[in-house]
Amino acid sequence: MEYQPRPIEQKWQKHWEENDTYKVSNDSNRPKYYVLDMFPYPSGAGLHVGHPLGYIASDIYSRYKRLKGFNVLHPMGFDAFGLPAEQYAIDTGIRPAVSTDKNIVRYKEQMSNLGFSFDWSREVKTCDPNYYKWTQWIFTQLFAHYYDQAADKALPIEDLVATFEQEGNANVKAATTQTEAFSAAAWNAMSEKEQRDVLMNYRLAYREIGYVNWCEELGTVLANDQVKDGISERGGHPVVQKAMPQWNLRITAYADRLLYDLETIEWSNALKTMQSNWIGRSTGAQMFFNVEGNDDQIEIYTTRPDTIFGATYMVLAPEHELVAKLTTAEQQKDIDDYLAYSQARSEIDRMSDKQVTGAFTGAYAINPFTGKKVPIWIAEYVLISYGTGAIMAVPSDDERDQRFAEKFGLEIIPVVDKSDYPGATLDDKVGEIINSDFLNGMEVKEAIVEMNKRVEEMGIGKAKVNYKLRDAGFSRQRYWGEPFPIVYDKNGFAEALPLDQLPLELPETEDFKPGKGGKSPLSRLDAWVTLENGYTRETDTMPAVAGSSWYYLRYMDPNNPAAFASQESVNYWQDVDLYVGGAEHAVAHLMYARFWHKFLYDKGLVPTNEPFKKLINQGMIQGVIEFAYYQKSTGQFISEELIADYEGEDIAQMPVHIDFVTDYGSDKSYLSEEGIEQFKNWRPEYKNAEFVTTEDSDRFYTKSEVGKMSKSKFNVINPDLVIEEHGADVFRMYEMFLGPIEASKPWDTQGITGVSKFMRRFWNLFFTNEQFTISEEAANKAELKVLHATIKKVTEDIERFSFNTCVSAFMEVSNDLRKMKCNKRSVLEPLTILLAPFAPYVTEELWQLLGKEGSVHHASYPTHDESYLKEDEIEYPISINGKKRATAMFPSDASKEDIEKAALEIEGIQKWLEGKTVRKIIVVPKRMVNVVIG
RNA sequence: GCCUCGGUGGCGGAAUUGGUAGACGCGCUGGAUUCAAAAUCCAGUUCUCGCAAGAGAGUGGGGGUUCGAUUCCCCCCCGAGGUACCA
Repeated sequence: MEYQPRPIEQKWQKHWEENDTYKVSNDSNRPKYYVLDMFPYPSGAGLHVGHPLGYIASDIYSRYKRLKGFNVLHPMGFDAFGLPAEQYAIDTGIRPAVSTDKNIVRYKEQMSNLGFSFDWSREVKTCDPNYYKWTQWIFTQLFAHYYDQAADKALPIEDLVATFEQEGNANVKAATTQTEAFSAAAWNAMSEKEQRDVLMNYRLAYREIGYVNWCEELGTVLANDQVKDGISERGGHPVVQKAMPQWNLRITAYADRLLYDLETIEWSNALKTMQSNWIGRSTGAQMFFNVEGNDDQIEIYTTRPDTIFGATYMVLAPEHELVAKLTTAEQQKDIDDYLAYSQARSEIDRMSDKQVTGAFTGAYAINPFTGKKVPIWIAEYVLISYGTGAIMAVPSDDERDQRFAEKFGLEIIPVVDKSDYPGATLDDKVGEIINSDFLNGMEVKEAIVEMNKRVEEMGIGKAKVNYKLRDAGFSRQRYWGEPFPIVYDKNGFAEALPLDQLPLELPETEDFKPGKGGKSPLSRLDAWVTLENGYTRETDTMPAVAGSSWYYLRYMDPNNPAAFASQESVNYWQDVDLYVGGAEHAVAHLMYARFWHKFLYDKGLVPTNEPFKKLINQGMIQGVIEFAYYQKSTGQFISEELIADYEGEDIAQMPVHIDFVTDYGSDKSYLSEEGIEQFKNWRPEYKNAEFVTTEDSDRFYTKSEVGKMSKSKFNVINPDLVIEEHGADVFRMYEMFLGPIEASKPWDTQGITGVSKFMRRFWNLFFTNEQFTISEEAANKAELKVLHATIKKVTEDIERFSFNTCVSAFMEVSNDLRKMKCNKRSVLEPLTILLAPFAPYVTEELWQLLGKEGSVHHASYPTHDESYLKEDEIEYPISINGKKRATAMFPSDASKEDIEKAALEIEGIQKWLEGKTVRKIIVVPKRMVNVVIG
């Protein structure tokens, strides 16, 4: 019987669904194991071949763990709130809820074709009110707590109020933006507004003025990636930074725990380093510089207080509050021009640009140690969001300060002598201090300690730990997100809604355009916004990271109406044992989820300190656009069949780089000369094609293809089509075979034939003359050796997530058995189980043909026996001076001396020894021999 | 710019602890089968020179450590991801 994948796959897919084969119970005496995929955003483009890579890997691992006897939780859901659905709604009038649901249906269909063992009864959607009820609830809890640094955990805000009433804030150690101290009397004398404002400075969810990308022409707030070079991507209008009140989460309160707990989890060092750098803990000094001629002080933060004698000027971020005040009349124009320039630039623009820019305010500060006047500049290399938004510049000992000083002709005083440290860079905290009065002769490290002491004694500052990590901006002026569970009373005081008023459902509307002044579309829904007694609702919504910060907990108990998950379920599943997802989430999502988890841990609601024990980043599959067409209006390559519900963001992510030019005047894009070259390199079959655009349509074609349009359109590789042709088992194995799970690699449809061939050959091992034939004869030594070598190899490789080499091993064993003409049950049956995690359908069919009861996926995993793998003889490479000159077989138990002696007598070695002296012979048993001659 | 990762045949990749570089597959070349093609099967395939035996070179570039380096160290080049409102 010929191997025909589709009928087999359809048969078993139906069977599994009808029999709840993958349903998971929270009640089991087997050990638990939780395998989680990062849930997808359901885009209109559907699943492409890049998506399933991680899902296949996690499915293989889940199935492997099940065969090994674990109770495996392996769920899937949808990160369903987000900007693309809203943009699509603005463009088409189709409600986000409708388009999102449609996309989800499509995703689920595609995923079930792939044979994943998800327990779909546990599906979660972040846009489902039954789900976001708890997202909102967690937010209200963050609002109702502060971070107590003495207890090192979150505590209720009422506790804090009680303390304030008793003793003020002098003894409170908390993560706060409150700078002023107050006594109990002062607290009790405060107005309600003052008290509320103070508490806002302590809450873990708090409201504060923040900056957004504002585009006046579009009347809307833009995401960073919708802005390029200070211009909106759509329409090419100018974008500026606008101050607006925003909700924030005080993630910085958890900075130290987020940093130190990295040591307790099994993530790659690369990822931990990235997280740790993102947190960016540094110890330094906070210091105040007096401004000449008035009472203002400039607060700076420096990790190098020891270099203060070299501080010859100061730099403020352009947004710094003192800029307007300090600027002198003569310098006003320079500063205004510079502010206009810098306002239009994003942080990335500012940091990635090598140009040195800045402007002089005309004002001077006093260096507290030299007593000298130092000019105050503004420059975009100082960021308002890091430290205090102001620096003392030491051009002799900081590269950026140095370039700045050189360009603007500012004084440079060397203060660190690094001549004892050849090769040390400016960044290295080493050297001997010079030109620095009482610090002269000290080593940098000593000098830092001494300076911190002096600064504190003089009362001009203190030692301080600083973090690059910033609080999370949590407000979006958008429709398609969770409404904040916040109302404002007639005084404008924020109050959180109690649980019995949750979920606060997102109201329906047909109008998704931004509201006045960049407010959320919700602000227009007066009936929804306005409540009794002068209360009004918050009209901003939460960002997509909200829903994804805790979804892994909901899978444990997805339908619970009374809690985000029952305590029993959380205590049973504990945490995620293996988390698989893209490296693009390596920092932000993982940081927020860890933060929320720690908060819930502080509240005693989860039993673990960290949510994700082990984490694997899958790479991207590149070049996934097989056939696409180019749409001039959007400048994107997209697929014909998906044009109806095209949203674009997935395509934009695809790492195929075809340069095209956008003409902002006409708002049209077209391929550049260079782009056509790149395109031809990428698709050599178009090498001789003539490229034209047609005026009547919005599309770009190659001229040679105009005749046969249906084939000329380019198409996103849709897994459905590949599965239709080769079967899901082959598709799964091919994706794994492409390369290491963590690497990015290109998709090449041609290569799938190799895996297809393997699958047919494997299948044919069970058939003789088209008849299923299995031999009950005992296996011979050679057969047992390949079987057990394969069990060993595949098992070890699964454990280290090296699935591509597993596929190679399966190919090898099937080639070997084919040559041996082996169709013995004792060999093929364990191999069928071994292959089951990779090719779940075909192995299920073969299992049935083998006459076995039940599912192969509930079988027991085979173990290898080392005794079958023993070699009598080992082939040794014999090298002369490290260069291989011969090989020889030696008994596996041969002694070093015997090998040494025998190696020198080999003919191919002898000729190299003529006229030379053997200086040394290195024999590594079971490995190699190296003869050193001279 | 900064942080992280990566660079191995024509292509995807393998080499798990410093020990035979190129497993496995695609592609390509030759052969069998076929009226022919597809499919299938067999053999070969890092590059250079050579009929061959063999020799030389070789893991982005340069340098170093070592008996021995794709693997460890230093410098440089190139690519990818992230850079806080894409998800």
